Amino acid sequence: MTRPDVPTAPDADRSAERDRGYVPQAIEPRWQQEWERSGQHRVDLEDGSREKHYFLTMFPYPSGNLHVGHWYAETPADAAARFRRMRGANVFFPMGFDAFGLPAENAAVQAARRGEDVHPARLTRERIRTMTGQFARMGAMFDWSRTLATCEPEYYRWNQWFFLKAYEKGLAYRKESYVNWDPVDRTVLANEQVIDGRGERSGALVERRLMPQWHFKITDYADELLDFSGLDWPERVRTMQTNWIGRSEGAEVAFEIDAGGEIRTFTTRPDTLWGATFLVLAPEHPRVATVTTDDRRSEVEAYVAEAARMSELDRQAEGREKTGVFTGGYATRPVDGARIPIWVADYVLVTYGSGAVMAVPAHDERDFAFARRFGLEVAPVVQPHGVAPLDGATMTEAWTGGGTMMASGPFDGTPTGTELGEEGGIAKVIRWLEERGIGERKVTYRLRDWLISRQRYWGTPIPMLYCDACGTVPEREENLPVVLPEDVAFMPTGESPLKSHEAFQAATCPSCGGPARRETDTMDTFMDSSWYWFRYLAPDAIDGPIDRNRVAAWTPVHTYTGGIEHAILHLLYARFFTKMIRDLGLISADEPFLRLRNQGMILGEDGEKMSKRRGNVVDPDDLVARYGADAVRAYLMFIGPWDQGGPWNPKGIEGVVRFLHRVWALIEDPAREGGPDATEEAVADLRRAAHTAVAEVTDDLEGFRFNTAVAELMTLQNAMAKLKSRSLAEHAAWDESVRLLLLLLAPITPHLAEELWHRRGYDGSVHLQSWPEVDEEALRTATAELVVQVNGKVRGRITVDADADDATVLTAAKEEANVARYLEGGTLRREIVVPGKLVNLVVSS
RNA sequence: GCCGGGAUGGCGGAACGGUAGACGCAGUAGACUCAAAAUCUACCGGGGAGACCCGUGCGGGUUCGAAUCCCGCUCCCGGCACCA
Repeated sequence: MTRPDVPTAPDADRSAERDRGYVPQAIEPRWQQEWERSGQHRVDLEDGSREKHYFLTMFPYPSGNLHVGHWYAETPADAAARFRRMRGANVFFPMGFDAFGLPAENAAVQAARRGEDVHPARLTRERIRTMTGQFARMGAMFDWSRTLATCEPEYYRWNQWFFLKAYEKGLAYRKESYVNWDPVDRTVLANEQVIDGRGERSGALVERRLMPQWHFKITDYADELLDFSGLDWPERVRTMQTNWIGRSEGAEVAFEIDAGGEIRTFTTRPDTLWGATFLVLAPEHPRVATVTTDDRRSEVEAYVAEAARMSELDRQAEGREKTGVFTGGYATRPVDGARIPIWVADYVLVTYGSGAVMAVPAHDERDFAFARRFGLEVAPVVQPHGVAPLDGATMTEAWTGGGTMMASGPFDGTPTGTELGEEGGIAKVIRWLEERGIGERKVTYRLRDWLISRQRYWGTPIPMLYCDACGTVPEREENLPVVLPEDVAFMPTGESPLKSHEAFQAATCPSCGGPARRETDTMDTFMDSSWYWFRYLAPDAIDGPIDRNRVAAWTPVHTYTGGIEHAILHLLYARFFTKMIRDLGLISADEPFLRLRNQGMILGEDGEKMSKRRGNVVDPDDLVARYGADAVRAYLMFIGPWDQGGPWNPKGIEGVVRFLHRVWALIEDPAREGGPDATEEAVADLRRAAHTAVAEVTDDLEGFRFNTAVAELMTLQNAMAKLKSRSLAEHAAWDESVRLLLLLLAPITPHLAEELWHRRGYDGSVHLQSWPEVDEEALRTATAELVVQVNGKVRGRITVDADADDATVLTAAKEEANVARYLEGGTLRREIVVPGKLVNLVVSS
């Protein structure tokens, strides 16, 4: 067989290599260079001849090194993308870097403390270079001609542009918001950075601080975000987002206050309104001061101050006993005019609903605990079915279920819930409240507006200015980008260098031309990742953030893969952003990603999360040096279901390495003496093995079941090795099987498949071939072995013609010696034949 | 507490309601070797001499037939958590 030269490998090396068998270290870099040279991964986005498939995998933060988790996320995704391409699609599979973020800035701050000079920009760019080099060794089909890094002004200027458009539409706004403030590092911390109420790095007690902050109005889209129709997303992710949005239906009810005015409360149980025996305000509620009487003032103020000192985390600590103080003020229960006391307690959150609740201790666990603690009245107004009448004085827990309304004026005897379409007490009370102007139907969400301000340096500057004459003014579009200055000195305190950067802050008001100050807050980095997939399609576009034609042709993204840890934040923001820019008229799609698949987490050998501290980190570079990229890829796919992740088993990869060596030997080594002749039966067995593998691997890759795809390839290798013989190796069926094996291996072990493909003398890249079709004829067998059960237990096996009819099968089954024993003396009640599988004879004695 | 997901050999895991344990790891025996490694071959859930019996977290049920479907539990993992 002719063996055309494999590119860039001198013949001498080649023959030496051949003697050594499978040497991935020799073949992998060669093919990586060849693919790069031939431009195999550069996609023609304008190609209209094939089905387009945008296959996206979440871009990484440039942490400095690719770890095995990146390989676990990206190489199976690559296999799925390669599979799509072989199935005929024009696949766009880009990669870039989510390059803004805290770690790089923290490194700069820490360096500043040591008196050293590290700049996040320099550090990040360096890390991107390192990681790009490491990425090349994966053998993935990333189209690097369209990469991007979000920290570059060419990218983030469009963050600013989107921000301005959102601001124009009223979707970006500034309001006072409570944040976690670290007094030592002098910055706001994300919730994840607050551990047990203390700043992660400084160890300082985090304070709740009210600060003016920029927000996006994601809550405007709450209802639309609850709609997942048309999306092929894991149930788990949809549920998590649904819970996060937390839609609650109920009523808003106004309570008049003795001190004047009213306080609005939200409740999901307006049917319990007659049982509201007190009101509770959050400590931050604006009316606290005005309802408090003078004799209670010092106590209330002390309580409010104490609450302000505590972090939200501490306030919500599990099992914490309820605290609160009486304000001295009273409100009027609007349904019957009863006067009820007003309390302040930190179990009421200012950020939810209206920051005030009507407490119904008889029917709400939290209110019940509070009432008992402080000796407040418990008044049952819903009587559950089938139990003794509730008594507020002796109840030991709240009754939160349904029942019959009582002590509720006109509603006595009304059932609370809706039974079989009948309107229940909840709906009836709401209508009654609306008729009287006391309250109204209201939907509340747990979701809060997206706080995008960060008092940090390494992010996108928010393009707003503050002018003494004009107030808050947006930067002009033509002045973008507002460039993040790089001539900055990092403070050991951690304070953003922008706050002391005079040249950055001093600006001209775009409105009046007078002096103005620039906003020094930067944007949350989730902003960067909320639209990056549009930018990949035209990363160099300078007249707008996106290329509308390409976006129309290529989005929504057909397949998106990434870690489950982004189930809420990134994926929810991305959906919101897509809807927002749709409403800005830029795109027409409603959703960013049609099909979503999540991979699990790869753990250390000890089953724990990999960390330097534990010393259980597996370095992919070491593995590649030792076993080759293909072995690492195949093992990561083989380890188990992709969405489950699992512990790294250093012995496990050895099994996959052995498999790859066997594949090499199977195809490259001459057949030994002996082995089966190329009989009709052997040929049929071989073709059946190969085409079964085609069917199974196709199905598995379609369904992201990489583990069973690899197992199926191992099965094929085993079958071929058993059948391999001198006479069969001459047969066309052997060639066919080798060809199929290589095509099926191509997405999983791209280098090995390519090398052997060329060694077998096939033209062109294996990766540009069509995915094989199953020959149904080859799957057929002449005979079938059936299991014969008697009363559901296996008692024998029979071999019959594959197309034998039921009567023939049953006769053969009953004649089987062991089966006959069990039939003796009994009465045959039923005969079940599952074609090609089994026979079950039901006998009673 | 609420919402998801899970529990199968010594281990990772397979299994359209139809032969439980594919594939691999580890292990046992053998071949090759002076020996070892590598490689190859066979075995590899438990009990039993055997026919067989038992076996997919636990208890019920549906079915000719259940790891798979239904009901009720236990435990583990993940997310959310005083959201009125």
